[in-house]
Amino acid sequence: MSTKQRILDTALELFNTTNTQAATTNHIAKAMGISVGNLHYHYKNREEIIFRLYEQMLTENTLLVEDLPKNIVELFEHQKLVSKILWKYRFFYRELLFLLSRDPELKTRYIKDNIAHRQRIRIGFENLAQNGDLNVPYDNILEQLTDTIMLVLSFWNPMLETLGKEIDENGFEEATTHIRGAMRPYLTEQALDALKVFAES
Amino acid sequence: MSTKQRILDTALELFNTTNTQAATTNHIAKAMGISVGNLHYHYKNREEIIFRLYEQMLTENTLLVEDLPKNIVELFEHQKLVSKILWKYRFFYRELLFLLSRDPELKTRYIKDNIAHRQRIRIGFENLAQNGDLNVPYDNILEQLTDTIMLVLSFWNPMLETLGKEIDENGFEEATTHIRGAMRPYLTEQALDALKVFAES
DNA sequence: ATATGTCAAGAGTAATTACTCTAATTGTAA
DNA sequence: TTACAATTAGAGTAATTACTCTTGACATAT
Repeated sequence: MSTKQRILDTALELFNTTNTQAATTNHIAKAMGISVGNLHYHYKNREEIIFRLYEQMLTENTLLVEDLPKNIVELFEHQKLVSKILWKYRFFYRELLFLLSRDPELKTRYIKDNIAHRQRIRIGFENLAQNGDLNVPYDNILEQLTDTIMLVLSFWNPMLETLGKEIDENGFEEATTHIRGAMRPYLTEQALDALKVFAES
Repeated sequence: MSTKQRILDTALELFNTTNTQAATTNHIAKAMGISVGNLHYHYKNREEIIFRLYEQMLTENTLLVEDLPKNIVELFEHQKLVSKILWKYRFFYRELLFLLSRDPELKTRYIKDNIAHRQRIRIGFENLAQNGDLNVPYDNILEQLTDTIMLVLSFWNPMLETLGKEIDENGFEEATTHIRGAMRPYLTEQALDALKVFAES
């Protein structure tokens, strides 16, 4: 593997186990047994490393998001994959607002991406409604459910940590349960049947 | 006002406008026109300042939480007050996980308090169910709603920021709307009537 | 009047951070 | 082989951070 990629990997490892402030460029270099000069040959500073890690995460994520889940089963299958990414880059969500406040460029970029992300989720819910998976007795339900997803995706793991629970790769199942619980009052018979089959498979 | 309290106030102001790492003890002292020595006479280091700010927030908060909301109207009235505190100490929630990772003592303390907090909310929902404000057609609904409240309280403002929205003192109304939306499918006629009166007052 | 504790100023500093710079080594294309 | 670029090592450093230490002012009790 290239030194450039190994730096990202080592940084990710250190960021996840401690935090971005504790893991200085000097530390990262020492941890992987290369010189500081070498590290700075590849990356201007820690900000750039974090930025590249964000872009890397995005690549892994948007690959998955490219085609929206078309029905309720696809939605929950999709969430399993997302949860792996949330775990892999957990440092990022743990420090999200702090990181954005320290790097204006990252902030601009993240907000742009995040707004687009929300839009996609919103459209996904509209599709579900049109497919007959979702009842919409009141106007604002799709907005409501979209906010729930956004909250859970970014902050479910952090919330678990604030309750003293250690998070792991599989810990996102509870989050999926929560999302399903939020959707439950609006699921149609058709959707419930599909989920029953999904759960048994 | 005592110097000791003025330090907290100045630190809070700086933490909110920038972040806790940018606002060093040296900066805080300079910002309020006292010497570094003086600041360190009152507080050992920045961690202690943050810890005291947390305790101060807790005092303001638990005063409110002492008696649980007994019905749906009290619940939403209570949330208005809480939102002021979330705004006043917004730096804390913005950096929550980061701060906990840097100060093990704060982490232990916060988790302990937060678990207790969740417990109170959970009991509050049980009371609502017993009062006849809340239907409980499935077992896990109270857990579901408790998680919703926990997520929204800690992370609603941060989520807004990740969507590029500037938050302010009143921005928590949307959050209240979200919570109400989450509860809506389970509200009884009695609760809906009470809320109608509440909205008109 | 003096002693004692509290509060404050500000100079000084060890440690760390976030790099830069130079020189050496390695790969690679002609 | 010989340029030449890419990569790497590691010494060196300016700036910052997070304090400590000494000295002094002021208030209060004896």
